Amino acid sequence: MLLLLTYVNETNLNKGFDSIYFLKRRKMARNKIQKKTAYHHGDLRGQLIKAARDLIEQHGPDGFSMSDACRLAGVSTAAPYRHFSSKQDLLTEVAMDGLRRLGAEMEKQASDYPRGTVPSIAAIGRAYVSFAIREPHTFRLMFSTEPHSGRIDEVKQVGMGSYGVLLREVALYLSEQDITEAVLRTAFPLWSQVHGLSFLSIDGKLEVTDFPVDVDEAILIATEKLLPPHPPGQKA
Amino acid sequence: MLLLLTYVNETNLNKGFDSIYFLKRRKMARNKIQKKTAYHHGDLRGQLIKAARDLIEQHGPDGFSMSDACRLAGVSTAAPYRHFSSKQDLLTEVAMDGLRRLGAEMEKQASDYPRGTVPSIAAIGRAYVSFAIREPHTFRLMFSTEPHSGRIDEVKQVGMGSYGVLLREVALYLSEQDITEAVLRTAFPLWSQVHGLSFLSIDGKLEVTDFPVDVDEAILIATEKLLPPHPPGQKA
DNA sequence: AACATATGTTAGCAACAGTAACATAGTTAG
DNA sequence: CTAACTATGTTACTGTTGCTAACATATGTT
Repeated sequence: MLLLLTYVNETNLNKGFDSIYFLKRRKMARNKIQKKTAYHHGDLRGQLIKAARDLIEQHGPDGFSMSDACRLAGVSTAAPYRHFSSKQDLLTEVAMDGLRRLGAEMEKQASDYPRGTVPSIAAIGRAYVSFAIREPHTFRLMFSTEPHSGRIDEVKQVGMGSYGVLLREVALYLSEQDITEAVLRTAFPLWSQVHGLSFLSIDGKLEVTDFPVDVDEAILIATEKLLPPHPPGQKA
Repeated sequence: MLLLLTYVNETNLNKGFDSIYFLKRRKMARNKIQKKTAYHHGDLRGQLIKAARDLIEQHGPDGFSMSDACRLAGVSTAAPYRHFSSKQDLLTEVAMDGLRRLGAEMEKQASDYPRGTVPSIAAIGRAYVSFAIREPHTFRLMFSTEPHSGRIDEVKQVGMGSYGVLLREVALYLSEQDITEAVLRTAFPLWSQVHGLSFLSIDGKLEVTDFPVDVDEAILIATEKLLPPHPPGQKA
């Protein structure tokens, strides 16, 4: 008890970090009531990822600084390194989180339509591009390789999980039982199309001419053209 | 003359920058012979762009530092700011240079085939993806908006110049005299396709499954599917 | 030769990523 | 209940970076 008081006083004298310490005291009190949800800070790891997500969407991955995230979370600049080995490591976490959310949204949007049809596949495309437009910086981060060096396999696996949503839908369209080569050959151009459309959208290339591109229409038309004509006598 | 010697000596004593000064002396001599191509350094501006290009391709736009470029060019870290208002400004220059080279290559590749045909349009796509694979970091830089804030219009214009290569080719295919709305509606999905393919390529997504994608084949097939069937009785 | 301009230099700033040494809170073993 | 152990914070620091200010030098012009 004596030690605690000494420490706090010393710190308050040294620098003007009172606010942080008051914050901390409040959180500690709350944690006691909430029956210890976490250690000192209360899920600093989670809050840092959240802070990073917010900051990245505001200023881009380049404009994002570890220091800013620390300020937002109310901790010292050294604290994050107990949870993430580096800034890149934190960014990788944000990227994988984004990939999972993207997969979930594609699945959800597809489920509004009869499975394995042009509309359900187009819905996946719209979910994809929507995500990119809603969170352009996170989207860019999700698909760039450089920042995730060392954990590429991990990211790739999460990404494949989301790609699987499209693959399954295409397999249904083709009436294939498995993810066969035919499914892959059909799905990839679709991915490529919406991926390109996403990047062109977030980089402001839809309005380079006098005829701005209607994203949803573009997705639907391209989907119809890129999918093989439906095998006769199958599906509705 | 006395002043020059004094300056050089002083500098050599102060820091170990002898090599730089020898370099400089050599260049000054050469410039004299070449009849003053430039001021002190000899086209520092051009060399910085070149250095930036090299460094960006080696370590990515993020890994690129102004200091590195200075070391490569053999000048102090303050020198670049006589030619570029900021690091971003230099990057913008590299991006526009890349856009121009891309346009030139697309034009060149297309010219190997009968104009306004599937092969010539596919050739443009191959040139596009080839560029991305050859200079992935520059390619990313060319199409990202953030770094070029303040000069977006300039970049957009250069980009449109290159896009025009595709537009003209599609116009020929459609037998349109101008860049009509039909041309734009046909060309955009093609752009989108190769743009997406480019990003997926440089981000290592061609090998996510057991059936790696053949880029050239993918371009050709998608081009055929996305182009409208050729109007009967026209072209060869 | 004198001046103006363009282009370089040194020195220094603030922001940042990351580390080392230390302090404190929670967990577990005795 | 305490002692050790571990997890999670802190301060203080280092080296790098982008950029600026003040100054020096080279070139071109009158």
